[in-house]
Amino acid sequence: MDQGGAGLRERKKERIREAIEMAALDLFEQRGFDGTTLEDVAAAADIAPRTFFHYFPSKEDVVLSDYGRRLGRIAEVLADAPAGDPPVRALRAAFSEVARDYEDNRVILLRRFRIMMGSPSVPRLIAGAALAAMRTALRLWVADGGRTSLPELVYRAFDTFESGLAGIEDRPVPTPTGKATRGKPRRRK
Amino acid sequence: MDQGGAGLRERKKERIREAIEMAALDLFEQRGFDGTTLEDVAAAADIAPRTFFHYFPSKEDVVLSDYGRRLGRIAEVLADAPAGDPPVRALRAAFSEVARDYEDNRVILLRRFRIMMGSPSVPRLIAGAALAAMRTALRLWVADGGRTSLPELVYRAFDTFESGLAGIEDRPVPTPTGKATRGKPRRRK
DNA sequence: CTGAATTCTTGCAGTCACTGCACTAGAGTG
DNA sequence: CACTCTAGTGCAGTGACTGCAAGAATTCAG
Repeated sequence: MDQGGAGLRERKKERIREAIEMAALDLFEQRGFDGTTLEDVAAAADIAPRTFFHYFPSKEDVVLSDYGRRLGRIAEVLADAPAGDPPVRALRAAFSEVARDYEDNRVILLRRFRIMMGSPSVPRLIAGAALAAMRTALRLWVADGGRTSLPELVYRAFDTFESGLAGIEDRPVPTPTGKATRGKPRRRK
Repeated sequence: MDQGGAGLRERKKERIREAIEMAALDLFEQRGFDGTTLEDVAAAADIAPRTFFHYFPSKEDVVLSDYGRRLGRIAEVLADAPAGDPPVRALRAAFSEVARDYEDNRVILLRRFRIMMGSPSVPRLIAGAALAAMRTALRLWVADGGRTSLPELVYRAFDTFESGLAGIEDRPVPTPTGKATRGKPRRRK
């Protein structure tokens, strides 16, 4: 009986995973991402703090895991893309594909989206996007040995950016402060 | 005498700041960003660990501070932009402006660039850029109450992205793994 | 059904980024 | 030479995250 979930073990695991996700999302909404500690989440999910890391590699991943999983999906789709296709086109196809799944999970995704927008991480991503254009130009500049005019390259990068996003992105641009997001990022070896 | 640098105090401060920056960049190149602790940097710069945070808000900022400062510059330029200008155009102008300064600091910037490319933070930014397109579409979707087809919106976002970046970005797209960067990010209230 | 192999969960101790607080030494000022 | 202000520092603490090893539950052999 129960051919859907394999063994007791796996079902249990799935249940815990969901418990963590739910607890975390609830708390993040109530107290904010940074105002919630791992201990809070663990307590709410009724697990030991240490156990959390058997399910998610980091606190952030509870919110982003979906993206992670979907990006995994994207990797597959990308693999199927015609070899000649320009990478951005392949990416677009992949994301579009995944987007369909989004519509099936409207509620939880909107929720996640709201958390992301309320978290300082988002400004970070926005800044990241802007810097990406900058870095693209920089990369060209480096590859070029610094011969071509950087301002020219940057101008071109943003030019394309502008023509591209104009129709989609039209709300006021948040003033870049240079602070971006990070509160206390930690990294290791 | 010495009308360039104000008082002894300010000159000292500037010297320390540079010492930190140099020490950090050296160590990051040698041992990698994550393989270098704040203590290492402080020791190399001959300051107390605590003092580091009087100069940079975070470890990351030693590498990114330049962007930070330049973004500050950008804010100014943005303020001067004609009111009617679309935001992206204003941004472009600002970045182009700042880019000129880049060419004057070629060496240190190329160095910084190399560190960034070798650090896991970069994949993160790249992922951020891709997600930015996705989120732009998502925002529209949310604003729209989920009525318009998400795949359609995503498709359009990437379409513009493609047309925009095609001429600039043409190296193979790194396979998204979903892991992105974060080692041990820390945030607080 | 029972004992072994496997897999979790958890606690413990430790690392490291980062913060608030309080103290001290030295620079700027009159 | 006081007097103020501030930057450098030490200390204690928070919180994310890790490796390790013990203990509990699950699956698997026999």
